[in-house]
Amino acid sequence: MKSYTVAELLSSETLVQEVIVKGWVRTFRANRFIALNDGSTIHNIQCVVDFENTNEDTLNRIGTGAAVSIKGELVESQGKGQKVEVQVNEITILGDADQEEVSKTILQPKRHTLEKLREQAHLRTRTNTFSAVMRLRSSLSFAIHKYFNDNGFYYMHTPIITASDAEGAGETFRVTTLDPQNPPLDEEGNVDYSKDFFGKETNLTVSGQLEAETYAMSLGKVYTFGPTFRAENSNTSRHLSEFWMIEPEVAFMDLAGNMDLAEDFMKSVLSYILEHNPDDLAFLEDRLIQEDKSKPQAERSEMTLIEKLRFVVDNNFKRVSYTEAIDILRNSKPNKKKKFKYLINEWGADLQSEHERFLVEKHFKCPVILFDYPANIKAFYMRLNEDEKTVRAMDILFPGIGEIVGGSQREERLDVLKEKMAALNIPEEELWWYLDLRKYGTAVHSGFGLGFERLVMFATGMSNIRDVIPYPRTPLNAEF
RNA sequence: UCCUCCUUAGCUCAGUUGGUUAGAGCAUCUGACUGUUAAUCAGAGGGUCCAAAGUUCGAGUCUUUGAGGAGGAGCCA
Repeated sequence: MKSYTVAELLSSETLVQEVIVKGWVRTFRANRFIALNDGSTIHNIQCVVDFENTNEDTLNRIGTGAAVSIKGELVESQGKGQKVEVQVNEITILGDADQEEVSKTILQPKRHTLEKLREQAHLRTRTNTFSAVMRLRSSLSFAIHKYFNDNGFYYMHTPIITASDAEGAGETFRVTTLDPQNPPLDEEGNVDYSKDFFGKETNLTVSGQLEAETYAMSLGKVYTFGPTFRAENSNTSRHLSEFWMIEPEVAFMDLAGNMDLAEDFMKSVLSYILEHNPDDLAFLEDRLIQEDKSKPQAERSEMTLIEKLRFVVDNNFKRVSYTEAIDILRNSKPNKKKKFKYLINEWGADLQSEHERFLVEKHFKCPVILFDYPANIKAFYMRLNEDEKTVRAMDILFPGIGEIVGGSQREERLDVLKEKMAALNIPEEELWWYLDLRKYGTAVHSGFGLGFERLVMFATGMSNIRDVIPYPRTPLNAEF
């Protein structure tokens, strides 16, 4: 007899066949109806137990959370909530779940807050919300690899342990095997990292970009998709200490090409889940609609989850230069009425969250690509424009999320790059290999970084980034 | 790191001006019922009121400090 997943059974065309299905009991109602889930779909299959002919010990062991194996027949359901159900002939308890113990966990059949579920992250994928989110996360991962593979990119693994923090993307986590109680010291009394495992100071990567550039300059089109680490003490719903980043890098591509790539990429992966994960999206959409009902009218969203995804897929992202954006903001109502915490007065100011939000959510009401930022508020490796004031940088801003993509055309001219590094006191010795790219066959090239979890947030409508990664790492939190 | 708010039963919360034995719903257990859909009905058990110190005749309630959580800011993806 064949084993089937719940997803297979629910989409089965053939009725009245002998089946085996294994899963976890969600609820057991009226001593007769098991709602069984195995993670293959958001939906449960109803298994009907013939309780008159089942021994009482077994019946007592069918409780929320228990793992069971069921042999039976797939039949048309007599009830109204489902088309098919399994008429149970034989049930085996694979793993018991003591109901008194279950009642102390989030497995108890009732609603929980997301905060409570987070405390039991090892069990939260037994819930509808988290199983849906994590299936979508998996699906998006696949869609990303598929997109790049279909478009001639090579997948490249950049190192997780790196030696320099030259990019200055953030605080790093140190990697060392030195004894923290008694580290070797040099003559000046500082920790002597030449005695450390790698013979130098090392840390977890904050970005694979610089290494990806080296591969773009030989393989042409490459991307990385891996974990990234930032030791910033950020306590927000949009930051993690450990997160996954997608970083494509392409030779002979300028900033305009970079924007085209990023936009096409975003639309492609979101289309993929619209096509392949309709059930999970429908569930999450409904969840958000319910949540919205408890909010005041002004805070309710104008579009449903699926409408939002469709909107991004079907509409062009608005491309606006930094200079144009500043003009819009300077003449905006909140700026004139001094509603912004940081008022926009002159060109050169860094845009704050409130400004990005205004542009995306109030002014344009669609995803926005901002480009050509002032050089002094952006990283050293970005290509200086002919005006010598701006660099070929671009950020994609999404409603509700803020910055989701950050990218640029890279500075390919050796002399300009060296000047930039000198001005920022970045020692050339640390990045000799990066400078080599500009010595031997340099060329225009570009790339961007996309925070995977922010993409998953947008795709699922989850509002806290801790709820779209299996085991979130944030300051003071590494329980699992 | 800064600002604001929160912490009472397994969970979500109520708890009056500081006053006797701290309550409800859900969950759990026991029983009833049996084509249910967050099943229903009856009953029962379940509390270090986050921690410490203080004010007071008396603190879940007021004060201080600390811990944890959430939201926002900054940093960014």
